[in-house]
Amino acid sequence: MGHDSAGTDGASRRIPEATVARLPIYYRALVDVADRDVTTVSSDRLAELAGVNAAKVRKDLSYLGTYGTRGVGYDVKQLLAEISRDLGLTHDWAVAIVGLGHLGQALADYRGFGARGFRVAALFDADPAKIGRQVGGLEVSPAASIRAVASERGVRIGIIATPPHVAQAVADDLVAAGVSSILNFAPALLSVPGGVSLRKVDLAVELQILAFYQSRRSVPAAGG
Amino acid sequence: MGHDSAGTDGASRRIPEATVARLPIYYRALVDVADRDVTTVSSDRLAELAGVNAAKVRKDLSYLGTYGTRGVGYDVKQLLAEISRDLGLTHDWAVAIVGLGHLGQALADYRGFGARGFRVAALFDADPAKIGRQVGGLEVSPAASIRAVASERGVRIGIIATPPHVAQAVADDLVAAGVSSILNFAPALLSVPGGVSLRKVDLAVELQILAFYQSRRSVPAAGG
DNA sequence: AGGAGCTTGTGCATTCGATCACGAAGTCGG
DNA sequence: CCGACTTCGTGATCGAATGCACAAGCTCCT
Ligand SMILES: NC(=O)c1ccc[n+]([C@@H]2O[C@H](COP(=O)([O-])OP(=O)(O)OC[C@H]3O[C@@H](n4cnc5c(N)ncnc54)[C@H](O)[C@@H]3O)[C@@H](O)[C@H]2O)c1
Ligand SMILES: NC(=O)c1ccc[n+]([C@@H]2O[C@H](COP(=O)([O-])OP(=O)(O)OC[C@H]3O[C@@H](n4cnc5c(N)ncnc54)[C@H](O)[C@@H]3O)[C@@H](O)[C@H]2O)c1
Repeated sequence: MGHDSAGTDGASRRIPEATVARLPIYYRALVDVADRDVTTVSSDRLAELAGVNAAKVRKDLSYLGTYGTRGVGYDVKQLLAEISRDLGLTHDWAVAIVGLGHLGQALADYRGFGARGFRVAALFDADPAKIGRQVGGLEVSPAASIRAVASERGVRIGIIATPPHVAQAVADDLVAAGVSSILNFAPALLSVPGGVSLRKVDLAVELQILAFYQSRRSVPAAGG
Repeated sequence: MGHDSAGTDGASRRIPEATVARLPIYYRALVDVADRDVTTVSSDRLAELAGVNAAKVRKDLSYLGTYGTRGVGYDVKQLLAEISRDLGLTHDWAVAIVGLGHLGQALADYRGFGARGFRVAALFDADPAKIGRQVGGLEVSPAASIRAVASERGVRIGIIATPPHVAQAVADDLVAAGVSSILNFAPALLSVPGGVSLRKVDLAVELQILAFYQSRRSVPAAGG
């Protein structure tokens, strides 16, 4: 869902999309248990921590290659290293944030990304009042310089937090700068060339989904 | 994904979860075309605007009841009304935001919710420095008062934007206040009683998923 | 050494969602 | 009124994902 253009030609093993989406959850759970000096976890325990089924955990991990020991469980450190490697968290990911409004500033100030190898490397805005200001310790560059600055700084992931009507133009600039992964917060449909991954986060949609189910619950059987 | 405890007993027609998740997208697309004084849309056109398959659009809309005219398409106004009704956007949804940090403030300041019937009705934070301050035109109440204030103001949707370690306690308070829909931004696994809908937005997970696919692309076949 | 007790890895059935393909039903021009 | 054309509604098919159930494999105790 939301993601297209996955690894077309199977790199080594093909990992199902649903599994990929759970790897970060396992990763976080493993970091937690590693902090408590636990050396092994069972699929049962990990499933509980991640809020999923134990069989699913085992099947998911089996896609990464086999690292569990029957009768014992998984070695936490080893599994952590394996997931890290597969998620590419051993790399350094330069991230650019475009649109330093309410949301963009919150993202720029967020201190939770660095821990996972993500580093905010560039900030862009079109508003002259914002350009040149410091946000989260980094200077805001003009939106017109996206192509030059983003490619120069080796940005690989772009985050779009602009109003929706300029989102496509921003995406085009990011792609032109060599960015091939985009996370879009603007409620707009973006089209990107093949080979570029695109994911969307839409808060209004989330609320509306909640509203749907709650409506159903409140009015269980109209005219029943 | 992420959603559980849907309408257990089929209210009238059972609408698949995947369809529910697309209704807000159709809704937004329809609002756009309605602005341009277009009176009907075909499933093809709507599919294009929503970025999905045309057959999927038709099947999705068929779950709401039949409102299209063969040979013509769908009446925009009528369809808009129908989706509005199904998503419960005709109601007034009182929303509470808990945790007025970077993210919570961005949400509180956001002017895009009101348009869809969502109204921020209460703000909560545990930090004495924040309590009593105005954010987005509303005063921040103490976190200790969640149960009293949220239920008094008829809050139906709770947004959690606190640090992860207090998220469960906040969720419990919200549920105790009668909130039965929760949107969680904290990277923590929450458990809620049956009958409460829970959705999660996890930005770090989104980035990690992007990183995964990009890693695969950059290193297509190590040792090739 | 041998067996009891766990826990993994995976084949299989089932459920869910996406897409195709086509009959049904409407419009419109003559 | 009729036939060509458009577009909907949906049965059928296909593929992905989930979860069960159990054999295989490891550890540890006796
Ligand atoms: N703030 C929220 O809580 C929230 C919630 C849901 C969705 N969103 C969406 O996220 C996006 C950002 O929201 P926001 O509240 O931060 O909006 P905002 O208006 O506060 O910020 C938008 C920023 O983008 C900048 N900008 C405009 N055009 C630009 C361009 N061409 N290039 C670069 N920057 C440009 C503006 O100068 C501004 O700083 C919007 O699309 C909004 O719909 C926000
Ligand atoms: N800011 C981001 O861009 C971002 C990105 C990804 C995830 N998140 C997650 O969203 C959540 C909020 O992020 P943030 O950057 O706004 O954090 P923040 O630290 O800026 O804000 C957290 C707020 O919660 C308040 N709080 C603490 N305990 C509370 C309690 N018991 N009841 C009510 N309020 C309480 C704090 O006083 C603070 O105001 C965090 O869980 C974070 O991991 C944020």
